[in-house]
Amino acid sequence: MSKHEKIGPEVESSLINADAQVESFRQTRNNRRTELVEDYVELIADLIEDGGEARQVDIAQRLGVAQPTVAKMLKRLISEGYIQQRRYRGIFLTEAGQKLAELCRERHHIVESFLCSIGVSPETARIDAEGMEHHASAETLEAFKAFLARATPPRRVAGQA
Amino acid sequence: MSKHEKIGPEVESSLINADAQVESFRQTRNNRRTELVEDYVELIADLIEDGGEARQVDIAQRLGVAQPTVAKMLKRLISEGYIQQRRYRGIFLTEAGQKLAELCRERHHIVESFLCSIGVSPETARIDAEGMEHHASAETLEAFKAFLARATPPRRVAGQA
DNA sequence: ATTGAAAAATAGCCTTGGCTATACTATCTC
DNA sequence: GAGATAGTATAGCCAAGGCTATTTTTCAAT
Ligand SMILES: [Mn+2]
Ligand SMILES: [Mn+2]
Ligand SMILES: [Mn+2]
Ligand SMILES: [Mn+2]
Repeated sequence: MSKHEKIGPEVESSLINADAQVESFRQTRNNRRTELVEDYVELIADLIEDGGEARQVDIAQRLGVAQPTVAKMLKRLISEGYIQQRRYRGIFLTEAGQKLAELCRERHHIVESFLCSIGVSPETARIDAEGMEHHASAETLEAFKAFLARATPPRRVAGQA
Repeated sequence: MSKHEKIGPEVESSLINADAQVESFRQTRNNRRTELVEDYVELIADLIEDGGEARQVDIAQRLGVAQPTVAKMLKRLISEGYIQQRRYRGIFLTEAGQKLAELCRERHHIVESFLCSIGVSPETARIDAEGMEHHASAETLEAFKAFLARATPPRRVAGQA
């Protein structure tokens, strides 16, 4: 605390441990630095799978941003090794890019399905998942998956034990 | 799609409706623009409640950022009407600030409790909630609350019906 | 009252992620 | 093959959110 230290009887505080809190904020800031990259790579993978190629105009249209914004971001993706680009040609995912895309798609799907499974409407789940996915740790994803497995029990053939 | 339109047999696509997707991305970008404000206001409320005052050094220490970063952010909070500041003195929440803080605290608590309730460890729930909270819509929060009410049933006095 | 230390303010820098306007290239069509 | 046009690149602007280094102010202790 600052110079003006507070002492006195230990009362129930709305403040949690400072080191724990700073860790949360740091982790969250960290996630924020990668969420755009993740969304781009995931979207590029989808576009390629769907149409055989990913073009800047399509990416821009899907994201709702201007084309030069995409062009700039693609340079970041190149410098980070996720895509390759041939001038005036399309975008291709590197090995690392494909791996990241796969992770993101899976994670995105888990989060969105989970939201639906607890009663959130598909439209809202779609929107919320787009933001929440980037802050779901491996442990939380496991919990989501476990819940989904419980909520959607594996169907048995008629006449189960 | 771009000039090179894809036609052909309708195959199961990994792409969702474009308008829906752009709406998700837009909403997510929007949430991102306010999450920092929300974290600051929530933290300031906690500091005031706990120690009677919120000082820049304490905010900086809790967030894990430098003091000038906080000073700059406080100007944004002032310009947006959430706090008042007396030079070289502490920070005070305006009416709007208190209202926002209350909303954020409640939302934060719901998200964190919910994660715990589905089996996520308290430490991970703390971290993930710090980021996820800003992307949880009213509808999702309601679903979380409903789940919590089910999972943690209101305790009855001994001898319930 | 002085003064030293803590806190706040300010200056100046950087990166990221937006935008518009404009120039360039590839490709399709004639 | 020459244009038209769709798509891409580039230049230049802005705001947000980080940082360090330095100055200014307050406050507590002598
Ligand atoms: Mn996604
Ligand atoms: Mn996303
Ligand atoms: Mn919070
Ligand atoms: Mn937060």
